[in-house]
Amino acid sequence: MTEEPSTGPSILYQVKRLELVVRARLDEALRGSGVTTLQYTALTVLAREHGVTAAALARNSFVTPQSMADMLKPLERRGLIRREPNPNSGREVLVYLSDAGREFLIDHEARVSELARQMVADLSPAEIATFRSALHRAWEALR
Amino acid sequence: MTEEPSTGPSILYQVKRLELVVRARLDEALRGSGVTTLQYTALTVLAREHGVTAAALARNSFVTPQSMADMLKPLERRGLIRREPNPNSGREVLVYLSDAGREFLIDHEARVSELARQMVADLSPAEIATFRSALHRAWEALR
DNA sequence: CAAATTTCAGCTTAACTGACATCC
DNA sequence: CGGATGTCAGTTTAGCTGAAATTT
Repeated sequence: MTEEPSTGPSILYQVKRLELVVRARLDEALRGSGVTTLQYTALTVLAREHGVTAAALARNSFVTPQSMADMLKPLERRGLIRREPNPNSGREVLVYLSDAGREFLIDHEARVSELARQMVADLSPAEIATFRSALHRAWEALR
Repeated sequence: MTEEPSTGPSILYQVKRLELVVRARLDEALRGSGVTTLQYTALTVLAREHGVTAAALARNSFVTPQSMADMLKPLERRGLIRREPNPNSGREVLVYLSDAGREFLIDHEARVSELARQMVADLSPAEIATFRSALHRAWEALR
């Protein structure tokens, strides 16, 4: 909005639209795996950051700590994550990706990375780099 | 996923993360306006495409026709949209943005376009163009 | 004590499935 | 008649608010 005439959909809508179709494809790819897309995303976050509180994960995903706790419960039951009290803190419980969780990610990585590959199939490597950089800086600017 | 070492979050996650923060900011910007972010998005779609069936809108947003109908109902009650039977089709009902709906969009455009501006504040015009193009082509590749 | 984390409990609502009538 | 649309009805569930205990 507030754009030159016939410049097409707003960039905010473009972001939303892309996320919608990514989400739909991820739902497909994970159907039958027993984890939701939101849970899968949490697992990938845990694959990068070892030992995170549920509260931090919640902030990361813009949900309440209660919602995040609910979402993690089935993951713990399935053994994909571990929860251990932070030895340096009497109250905090740190969440870790378990070995089974790591295996799960490996098992499903192919379909998900194929999705990512397909998404940027029409972009040159340079464009992909700019795209990633733009996604990062746009996020930084708003968070 | 399947990326060079320490290449950071996957591009799929970057998309999701950006959409999350955009969504949160839009929620803020529209708080008190009486329409949800989803409804606002539908209005902006209607601002570009005149005369769309609810079913088409539903496909566009990856929701069921029933959900879309529920979402449109308050918009019609508030007079922001009109619904008129397609004269060329006995069954279809086309949804249009009303004058009031157009006014509503104008009234709220400032805050939303400010959000878009803020999002790309750190990008050069050329980068913004590449960003938009990439968002479009990525969407095309997956839809 | 203020702020943050965790957890129990109940609630709201957005989106769903099912079913059916209408139309081309 | 198949395929698409629209609409009524009931249901599920993800995420919410409220509240309390714990810890720094």
